[in-house]
Amino acid sequence: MADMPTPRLAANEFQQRLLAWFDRYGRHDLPWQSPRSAYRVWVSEIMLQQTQVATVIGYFERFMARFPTLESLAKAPQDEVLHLWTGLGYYARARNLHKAAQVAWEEHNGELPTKSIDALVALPGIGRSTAGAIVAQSTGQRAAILDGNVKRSLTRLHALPGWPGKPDVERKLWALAEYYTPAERLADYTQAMMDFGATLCKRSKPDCLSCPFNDVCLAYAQGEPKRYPESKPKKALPTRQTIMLMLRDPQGRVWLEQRPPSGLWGGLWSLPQFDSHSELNDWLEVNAVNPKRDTTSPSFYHTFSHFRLEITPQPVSCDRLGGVRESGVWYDVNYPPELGLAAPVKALLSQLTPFSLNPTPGHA
DNA sequence: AAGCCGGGGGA
DNA sequence: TCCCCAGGCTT
Repeated sequence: MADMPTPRLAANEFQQRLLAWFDRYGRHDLPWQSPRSAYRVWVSEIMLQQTQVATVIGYFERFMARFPTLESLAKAPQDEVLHLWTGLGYYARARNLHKAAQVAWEEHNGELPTKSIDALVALPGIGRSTAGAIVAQSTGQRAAILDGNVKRSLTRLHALPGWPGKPDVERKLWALAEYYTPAERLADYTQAMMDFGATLCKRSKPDCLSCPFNDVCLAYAQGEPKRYPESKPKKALPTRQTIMLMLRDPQGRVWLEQRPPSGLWGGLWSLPQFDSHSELNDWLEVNAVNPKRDTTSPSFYHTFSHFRLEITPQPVSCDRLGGVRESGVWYDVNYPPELGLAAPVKALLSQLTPFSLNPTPGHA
């Protein structure tokens, strides 16, 4: 590897120290560790992309209760998969997971192709690092990972400058990650690298005094381990505005429409959205019978990684839908269907008074 | 190479 | 508030 920085330890010495640390301080009771299967490891790795362990555990348990096997996932309707993903974010992960299960079911004899990194990477939603994690943890074959934890630990150990999102920095990190990866105890080593970054070499407050590498860590020697990794160049968040129509029928049900299959909130069910009140009025004129607008609810913000959305809910009641209406569902808050919902939509629906059961609601 | 894609937890 | 997390896909 011409691109690799000088390692701070011989690979076998690094492995020995890390595994000794892991045996004492690592996490050995995560839900996907027992029973361990390629399917369970895979689902956990997808959920854990950009999502912390504490958040994932509950979702993982619910997901496994509903989809205990790859077959059950492959044969499930997408709405049910997205329903189990509601609130977890990055919904393309769920769509890709579902699609990959169907591909594996039909083209790989009903199981994940864990013999080959390349075959895994060919499946939607699985990149090089996730493929490495699946192979290492489910088969014990030698495979490296490079997730956020490993990037942080290795940039510190080597005082590696530059934002890890840059390709040249990432190449160096992959070279180091491959170099340190052992030939034995792959499942433990992989879990150890993640645990080390998540619980000791943390983004803030790294526990350097307890670190088994503090004698060779260049960032520690420089006195500023938190300086690594360098942070992503930041940009100002643009703000967008939207009006969300909360159209209710005489039974109190709410009209929802499914979003396009890809893009923001892809495949999720959401309230009809409009850029202006005049566009909303046009929609009501065409689609609703005897619409009665209520006073606009207070606006609130929902923040994404790349913009901020100001949401103004507009309650409207109507007798029924008319005209050429778009496809959608009347969502009954008393008997909620199992659909994927965008987080702010779920929040709005959960606030609703189920007035079909409560004809004279009190006022707040 | 850069942008897109969520939501939450920690400080 | 601000940062970024067990990343991958699209352009």
